[in-house]
Amino acid sequence: MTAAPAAARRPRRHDPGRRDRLVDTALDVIARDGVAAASHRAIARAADVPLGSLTYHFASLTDLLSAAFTRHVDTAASRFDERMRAAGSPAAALEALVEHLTGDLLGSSRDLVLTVELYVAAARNPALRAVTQDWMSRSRRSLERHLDPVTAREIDALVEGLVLHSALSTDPMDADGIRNALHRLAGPVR
Amino acid sequence: MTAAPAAARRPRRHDPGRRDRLVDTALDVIARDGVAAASHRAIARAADVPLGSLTYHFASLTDLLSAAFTRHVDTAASRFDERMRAAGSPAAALEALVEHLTGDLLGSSRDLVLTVELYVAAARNPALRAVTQDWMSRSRRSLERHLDPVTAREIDALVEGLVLHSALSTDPMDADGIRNALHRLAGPVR
DNA sequence: CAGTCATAGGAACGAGCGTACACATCGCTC
DNA sequence: GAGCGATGTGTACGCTCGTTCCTATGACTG
Repeated sequence: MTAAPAAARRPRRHDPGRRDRLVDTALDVIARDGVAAASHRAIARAADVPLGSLTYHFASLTDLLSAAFTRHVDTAASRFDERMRAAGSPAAALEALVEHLTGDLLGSSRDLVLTVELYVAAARNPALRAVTQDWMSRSRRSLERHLDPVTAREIDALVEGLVLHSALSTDPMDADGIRNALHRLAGPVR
Repeated sequence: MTAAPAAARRPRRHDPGRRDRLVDTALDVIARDGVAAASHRAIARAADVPLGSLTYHFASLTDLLSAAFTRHVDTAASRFDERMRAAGSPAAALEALVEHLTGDLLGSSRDLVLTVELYVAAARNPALRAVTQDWMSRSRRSLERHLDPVTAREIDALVEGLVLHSALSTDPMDADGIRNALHRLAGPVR
């Protein structure tokens, strides 16, 4: 009598935590194909859930994207602040920044891509602007653990530019180049 | 006999230079609504031409966007190089950069928006990547008229970050802040 | 164990999309 | 002025999209 109903490829009849999984899957899709390709259907396919499930858990696509980017910013900002908190001096903070830029970002470009996608999406979508500004202010506050506000702001802008160049340029700056630029901008540091 | 045929709202029966006009209109639409909203139909509506005209003049939408961004890069890069060429010293070049960032860009944000849109579109569209790289290399070459290659590269990255912050932040840096950052990064300058 | 309600599932609608194509019209060459 | 090739114009196809809606299911409450 063929015990199992044969087509049990999606055994998710009861699925607590699906909402969470959808947010993560949305980030995967955005990182892989860009925010323009992050449609209800694409995310549903990637998460292996029916289409209707998305509109049940999120009132609109913008809501879903907003939740996804909020999660991305939370993780990235926490990890960044952790790095800055761990540094014992401004010099150590700059070195941590170099590692952050060469390791985390350039190694696995996922975070970098997500951040740039957020920037662009926010430029047109007011609901995402708050998320972007949260990210900018948190990263600046992390830098201010070791740098005066003016320097923190300038370093923040430089880092943003480096990230963008790394994402799009064919020959991104190497670690020495990045270290050199950061130190020149930060000035003498104890 | 109602001399005119009444509905003469689009008297473009013979229209040389329409191709050129379509490229310009495409840039207008991208600047206003973003590259994601730059569809055949949106551009046709903005240019007041029938839909079929677009596929006649451009083999595909990507072709049209590519032509548009190429024109944008050409104009922006020429104007920027003009500014750099006009500067008589590295110090004057930095000051021209401040003006460029506060005047041209922040004043009418059109160029800024177009450039950021290009960055993002290029991240996913290989046909546009060449245009982005052309822009990056030309702006760097303009900077190298007055700065050594290493400094030029760093300044280029900082400017990119400043542009991004200006586009998205609620409180962009003012002229003094920008001038200060540029000089700190460029070091002593004759 | 019956009833209820949050969740799961899938089909459908109307709209916008890129592109293809058939037909109209005009400028130009002989 | 006939013919032809370049250009202009409108319609249609097939697809994907966000969203809506109805039904099915099963965990929990009493």
